[in-house]
Amino acid sequence: MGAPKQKWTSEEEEALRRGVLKHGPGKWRTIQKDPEFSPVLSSRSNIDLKDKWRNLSFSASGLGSRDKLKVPRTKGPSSSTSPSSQTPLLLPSNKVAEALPSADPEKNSQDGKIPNSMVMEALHEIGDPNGSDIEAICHYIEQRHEVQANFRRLLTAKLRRLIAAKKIEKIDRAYKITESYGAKSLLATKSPSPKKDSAKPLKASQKGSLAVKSTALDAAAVAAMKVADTEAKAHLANEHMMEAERVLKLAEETESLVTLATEIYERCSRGEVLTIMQVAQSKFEF
Amino acid sequence: MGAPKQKWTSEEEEALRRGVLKHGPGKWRTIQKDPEFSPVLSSRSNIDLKDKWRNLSFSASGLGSRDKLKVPRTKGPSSSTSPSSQTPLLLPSNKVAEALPSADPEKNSQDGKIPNSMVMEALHEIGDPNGSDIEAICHYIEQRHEVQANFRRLLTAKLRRLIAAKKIEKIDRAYKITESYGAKSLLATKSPSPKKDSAKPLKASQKGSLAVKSTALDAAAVAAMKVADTEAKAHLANEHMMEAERVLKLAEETESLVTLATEIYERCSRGEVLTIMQVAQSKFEF
DNA sequence: CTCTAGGGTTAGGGTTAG
DNA sequence: TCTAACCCTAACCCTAGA
Repeated sequence: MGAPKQKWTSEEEEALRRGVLKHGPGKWRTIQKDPEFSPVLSSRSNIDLKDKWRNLSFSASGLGSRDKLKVPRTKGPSSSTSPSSQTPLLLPSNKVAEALPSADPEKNSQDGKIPNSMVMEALHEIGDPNGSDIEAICHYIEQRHEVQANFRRLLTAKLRRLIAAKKIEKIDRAYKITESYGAKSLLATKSPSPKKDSAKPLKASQKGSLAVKSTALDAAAVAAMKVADTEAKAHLANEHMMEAERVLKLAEETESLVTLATEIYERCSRGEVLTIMQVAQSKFEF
Repeated sequence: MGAPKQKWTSEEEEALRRGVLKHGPGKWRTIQKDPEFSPVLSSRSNIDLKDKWRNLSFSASGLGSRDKLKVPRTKGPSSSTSPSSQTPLLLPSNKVAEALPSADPEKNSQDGKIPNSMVMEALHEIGDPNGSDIEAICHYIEQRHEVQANFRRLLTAKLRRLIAAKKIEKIDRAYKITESYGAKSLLATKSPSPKKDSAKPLKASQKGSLAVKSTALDAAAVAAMKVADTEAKAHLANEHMMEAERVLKLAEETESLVTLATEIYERCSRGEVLTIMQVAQSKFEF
């Protein structure tokens, strides 16, 4: 196994997005050879590009990955499952921006942390089908748990992480448990969720240079590109949009690191030999 | 969940072992469909096979179960430290401790530079007509040169640069000197000399090289068995190699983190308002 | 032979039942 | 708490068809 698996860096993703923006989707070899991107994508084959774009598209559009027929556990009497159609919606509209990745897996129960379960329970108990806003969640938890001074901020962070973990989703200002995570008893609800189908406001006034075929899929792709384009421009135009988010995340991470650093410093000053893992383990709970 | 959880029977384990012996590790679907094992493994998916093999080989070699610890993420908003970045892993701390001696900034004086010639020489000397993967290159160079902690990272970068410079090319996972750059092609074109003399077993994971299909002759079967056997044995050894790699990476990341954390601590103690990016940028170069 | 589309498979981290 | 068993999905492979 020479290659442990090359994960895509955000730099490469960015290059790919811009490549698609420039040449259109499906021109993988072209993108890969474009001197504008080749330095970054040199270690990726055209097929890699295609595969990555597929991943991006799916994770960007719906929540789930590209659907896959799941082998039913206990396949004894294997009833002929008909896979049939695979909805090929491709919408790569991903934020070109990408602030901090973070998204700790979970298992945070340190003093300053809010356990996932607390939030999930709150959402579940409030039980609003449209989701609950942060005020409601905050209020609910404060009613039955002791909270600390900066609880609200922590809650914000926690909510963000839960969203990243796909356990909850945010619609407008309302947070709600995702179907996939909340109703895991019934996976019969397998509707492909054709929610975002809006390709209408866009006219075919695309960059004429792109050899756009006239299939619906390509139209969708072009629309997607439009969106991506807009987003890219919006992002480049003013990064202030993301500023608040970023500051919050940075603060959060910095705080953690400072805690860690302080601990390290104190212990080291006592002459202890230690590793970061030791500190981390005692300080947080992984 | 209606799945009670199917524990593996020793019969199934045995079938899995023999399957790996026959087809090699990584051929889960093949093993699962092999009529020799399918009766026993019929209720197991290829993924189950893979997971079980993982459990088996780990509990066999290492002590505990497979790793599960995580290092706190410290990625910045717009760039990651390296392509190989997040490396979740843990390790017996004693190893880490000794691998983490000092963090001497000035020790890195003669860093950063891997001469092209070093890489080209390695590729040439290894002389694999199919190219060499990064592991092989890394190993070759490490054998005869002193390298630094983050050598592997530097090597990756260097390889990319060489690719961009058209001096080498990457095919699959293999790097090779481009023909135009003076590699007398040992191509041999795959023509007249078949794999009869399997002196050096290629990676079974590549290009159906072990294509012992239903037409398998006895000789072929025997040869395949031998190859598979070697591979199965190599598997454990491989685990150890990976282990070593992990230690290196961990040490590398830990070192970075410590540096970063210390820096943050120091600055914060001086009352500076700062973000991770500021520190990181001043400390490393992105 | 080269390239792309798209289904299939694996690797590896995460999660959970017992 | 610990771990075997299970899940999820990015990354990678294979093949048909142009």
